[in-house]
Amino acid sequence: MQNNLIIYNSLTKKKELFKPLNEPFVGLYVCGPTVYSDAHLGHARPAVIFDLLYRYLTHLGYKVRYVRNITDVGHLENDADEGEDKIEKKARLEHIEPMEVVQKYLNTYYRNMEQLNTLHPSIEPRASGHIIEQQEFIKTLLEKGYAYEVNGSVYFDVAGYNEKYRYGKLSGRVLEELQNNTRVLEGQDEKRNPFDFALWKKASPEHLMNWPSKWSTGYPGWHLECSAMSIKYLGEEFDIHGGGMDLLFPHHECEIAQSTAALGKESVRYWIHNNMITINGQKMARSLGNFITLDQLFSGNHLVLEQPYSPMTIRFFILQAHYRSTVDFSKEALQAAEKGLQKLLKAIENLNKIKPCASSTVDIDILKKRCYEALDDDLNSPITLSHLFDGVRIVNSLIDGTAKIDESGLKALHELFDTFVFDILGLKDESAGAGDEKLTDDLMKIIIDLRQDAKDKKEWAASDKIRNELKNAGIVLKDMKDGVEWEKE
RNA sequence: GGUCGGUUAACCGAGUGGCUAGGUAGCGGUCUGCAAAACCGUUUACGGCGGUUCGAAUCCGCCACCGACCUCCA
Repeated sequence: MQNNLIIYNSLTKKKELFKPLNEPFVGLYVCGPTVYSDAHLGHARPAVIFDLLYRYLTHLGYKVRYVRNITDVGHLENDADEGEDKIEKKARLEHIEPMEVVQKYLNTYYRNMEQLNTLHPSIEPRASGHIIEQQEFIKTLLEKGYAYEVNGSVYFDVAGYNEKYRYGKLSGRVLEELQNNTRVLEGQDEKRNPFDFALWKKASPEHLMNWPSKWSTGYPGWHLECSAMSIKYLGEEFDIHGGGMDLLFPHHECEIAQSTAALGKESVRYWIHNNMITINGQKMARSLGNFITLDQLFSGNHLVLEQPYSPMTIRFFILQAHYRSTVDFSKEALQAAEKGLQKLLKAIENLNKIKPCASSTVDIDILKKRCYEALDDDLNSPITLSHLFDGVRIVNSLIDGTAKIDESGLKALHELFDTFVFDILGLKDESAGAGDEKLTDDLMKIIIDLRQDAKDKKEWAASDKIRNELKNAGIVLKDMKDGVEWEKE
């Protein structure tokens, strides 16, 4: 199998040709959400970007196993001993079981991701279902001397690890500098060094989420689940690990340390990180309180929004920026995305009206080639879209009659949009399947006929009244050369 | 303070040492009974100051501003 896919590897800080370890198989692991509140716009970005990667790799013929974890064991709010588990905190606020919180927000997350037309990963493992694997992992680290136990908690010995391997290779950090810059936090007296991180934490009596272990009744450290689950499902070495850029340090750095210490070798070959969505120039995050949930976007129910934005508008908005750039949220940008998406989908719908000619004045193959080149160049979705908009212009010119296309070209044009817009970029026409379409079509035909009668008699007031009233009802009439079209606003 | 990244036209957002990114909005034209749509054309682009070069928005240096990470985070 051959491909020309080049991806930017955060580990080497270079664009590299993607070569899977065991063709045609590809192992892809992506950090999923901690489910303790509604999914927001920031969660949509990695979901859409890695969905694009999953779809593209699959399109290229690879057999991809896509694993995305769900963090549902809860972790300390801060690194202090008295820090409260964030899932538990929410549970107490809402007077429900911690796992009830998890279930509630997991359901919302899955629903939102389906609305965004992201495909479910092959495996969606939950940290709570892999406590044993995580404990086994800790045992290995203890046996190999990279971890130490204090009062029922187990910590990773970063300094010890750094003697043999290099801690900080992913985030470009140097341990000595880290020593000086790490914040002094409360309750760190158990650790040998402030930069050591927890593998297992002894639970305080009021900490509800806990599991038995040989060290204490407690819960696993945050970084551990990804190491344990990625290795379980994708093997000791696998191809791609993805996630948000904010996870680069410390999360992914710690993961590398754990896995490398346990296995004696590197586990991940390509690290891919998506950049953040910002709002007013600042990162959108739950902890900053400046987030807009996906349900709020889809419903328009938020102070800064003046209208709802459909899931596909959000998807298009995300795809219009390259994944390694920040993308700034604004209602103007979303409105532009909405219009652009409509234009694209409208052109695809209009493909069916085009009649082939004997000759062709347009070249579809070059567009197809450019779309592949764009995706191959570090998944450049905005460039792919720009070429598809060239295709839109071609479609509209064909309908206008200012261009001609032959039968094979028309077939290629259909395939171009089907492949790139629907299969790879994962967009879909949301207007389809609204129900009662037959009835609506029949009614519209009657109304349009009545208006045509008025027009034939040059009763412009009557025909305009029909058009205006329909407009008020949210239906736009367009008098085309070969008849009248209507669509919902 | 340390590490890393960004600054592109009205807005969003790509990109390259010399050749129109694209979307949205605006303006002019074509079409139309009018409108809408579409098509064609169009609007002080590349933070500032130097340098390298035949040529830089693109490479180098300095400065300014913004952001991310250094704590849970997509």
